[in-house]
Order: sequence, then C-alpha cells, then structure tokens
Amino acid sequence: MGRTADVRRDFVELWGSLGGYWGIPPATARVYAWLLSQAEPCGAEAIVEGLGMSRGAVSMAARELRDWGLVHVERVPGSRQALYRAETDLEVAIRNIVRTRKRREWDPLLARLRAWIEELARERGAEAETFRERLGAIEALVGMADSMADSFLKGGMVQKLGLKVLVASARRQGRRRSGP
Amino acid sequence: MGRTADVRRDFVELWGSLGGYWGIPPATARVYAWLLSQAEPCGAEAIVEGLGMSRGAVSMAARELRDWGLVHVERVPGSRQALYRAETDLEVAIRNIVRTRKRREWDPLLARLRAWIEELARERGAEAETFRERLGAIEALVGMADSMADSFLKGGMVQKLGLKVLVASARRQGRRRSGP
DNA sequence: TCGATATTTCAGAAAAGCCTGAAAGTTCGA
DNA sequence: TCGAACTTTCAGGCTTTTCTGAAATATCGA
Repeated sequence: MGRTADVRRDFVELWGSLGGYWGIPPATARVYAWLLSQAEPCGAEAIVEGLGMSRGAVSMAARELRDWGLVHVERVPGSRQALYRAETDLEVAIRNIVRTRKRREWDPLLARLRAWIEELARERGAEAETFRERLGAIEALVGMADSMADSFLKGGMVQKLGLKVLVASARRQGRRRSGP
Repeated sequence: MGRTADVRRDFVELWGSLGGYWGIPPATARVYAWLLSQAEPCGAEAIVEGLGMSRGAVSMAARELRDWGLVHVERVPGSRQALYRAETDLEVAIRNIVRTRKRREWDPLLARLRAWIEELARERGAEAETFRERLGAIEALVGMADSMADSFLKGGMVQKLGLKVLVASARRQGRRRSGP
C-alpha cells in the first residue's frame, strides 16, 4: 500500500509539471492525475487533503477539467456533495482535448491568416509577395491540421491510427502481468 | 507598404501569444514571426529595432530558435555580424518541433510510466490494480504517439498525410491570387 | 596579438500567471 | 421558506517565468 501511494505521488508530480507543455496549470493537471489514480470518485475534501491545496483551487481545477471533458461531476442524492470522476476512456479524452484546442487556437488563427493573405495580395513588391507566400504555406498547414482534427472528431481517424486496438491490447497486457 | 507593416505587426503579435500554447516564450515566438515576414535574412540590430526588445532577448530567442531548428544563422564574410534566416520549409520545421518535444516530454514520461506499472504490478488490492490499468492505457497511448513520431521523423508519414502536396498547392494558390 | 565590433551571459527587475482564503452564492432536506 | 452543508468566485499575495542591460566573451581584420 505504501508503494501505491508513492507511485501516486510521483505520478501526480510528473503529470503536473508536464501540464506546462500543454498550457494546463499545474494544479489542474495534478487534480486530474490524482483522480486517475483513484478507483472511486472523490469528493473535494479528499482532493484538498490528498494534494494539500486550497478548496478554491480544487473548485477551479475541477471546472477547467470539466470544460475539457476530462472530469465528470456526480452529485450524490441526499447530499450536497459533488464527487469527481476522471474520464478514463482515452479516446474520449483526446477527442475532447483536440476539440478544445482546435476551438481556442486554430480556428481564430485560420480566420486571421486568410484575412492577412487577402490584404497582402493587394500589395505590390517582393517583400509583400514573399510574406504572403509564407503565410499561405502556414494557412495550408493549419487548414490541413484542422481537417485532420475534424476527421478525428467524427471518429474516422481512430481506426486508421489503431488507437482502440492498442489501448485494448495494453489493458490485456496489464491484466496478464498483474496475475490473479 | 503601410499595409504590409500592419499585417506584420498583427502577425507578430498573434504568433507571439499563440506561442504560449506550445511552451514557447512570447519574445521567442515574436522573433520567429518577424523573420518569417522578412524576405531577406536580418541582423540582430534590425530585430531589436523592429520588435522593440533588448539585445539580450534577441540573442536568447535566436539561440532557442536555433535549438528548435527553426532559424539558421549566417555569418557574413568580412564582418562580425550574424544574419538570422527563418526556416521556411514547414516540413523541416515541424519535424524539428516533433523531435524536440519527443525528447523533452514523451521519452522521460514513457520510461517512468513503465517503471510505475512494474511497481504497481507487485501490489495487491483493487486500488493498485485500477491505477495500474489506467497507467497501462496511458503508456500504450504515449507509446503509440512515440512510434508515430518516429515514423514521421523518418519521413514515412509525410506522404500519408499529404503534407507536401497541400503545402505546394497552397503556394500555387497564393501565387495565382496575387496576380502579375 | 591587438583593437574594434558583435554576441552571449546572467543577476536582478518586471511581468505574468497561479493559488489562497474569505465572502457570496447555491442546493438540499425539513 | 429556512438553515445547514457545500461550492464557486475573485481580489490580493506569491511564485514562476521572462526580459533587460551591462559586463564578459568571442570573432575578425590588420
């Protein structure tokens, strides 16, 4: 049991620091890692104690994770308490992350790129021409990423990438290793 | 000419703020955007004036961009000056970004995930079991991303994704739009 | 090797972003 | 509707990250 707690602590810490690479605040990533390590849904109080953070931070982290679709809130009948449960279907989790990032990053970028290209097309001179060509290449790339994301969000990409197969196979492997 | 400068300013600003989503400091992203907007390689002094940042910041941004393989430094014979040129082949740029992120993020994560899974496999109890299964699913996913990245780094992915075709087509489109 | 011209480094300032904690808001049973 | 239990909000403090500017270092021609 001590080892499980050790692994949990290390996992929470690493996951939290990795969040930085993905624009996710440390506390938010830590809460997600913590929930992933729990077999049962947890109340806010358990998270506060387990991670040593404030009540407010837990609430904000939970809200953000809900926005990302990575955590579900369950309300217990006969109580005012909310229980938080991590989304463990990674296919769903990734789909939600892709959707959110697409909306936050690519969609606005794409719109502005197109406007700028139009504007530069009206200019004369080698400088404007070169600049416009480069923006055009970026636009094409982002546009491609955008349609790949669309395709993935529709579920068409999953089979191509073999995601389901791999994840399922990992689950089997894990079960086998653990023994009876 | 005024419009070109306007577009440049807006592009630099947006690119700089978008950098945050990718773990790239604003000043670094701004320098890259600036260089993309210039037809010719630029000296440090031009960047300092164009972006209104300090000499030291330009030097640090240039170093980081070089690490990412996004900027090349050219030394002019008969002078001590360094000229900075943006990598405009997006295939190369993305390859470099993927390689760097893989090394910084996935490789360490994968190693630790495997160690944790081993450790949890020795534990008994439903809690450890569930936790281990979830880590196993994450490991499978990261492992898949890792091998996709490897495949992309070897160049095999480019055709599959049609990247080259799309980028080239965008260039043609851009040229057509601009007229003679 | 020297001096002139550039670049790089880095300690400290500035900015940005995150978390805390208390107050306000919400929900539920009675 | 009321009070208790719980959650959410947000201004302010704090940590982390980023930028500045001057000193140190490097490079080139002579």
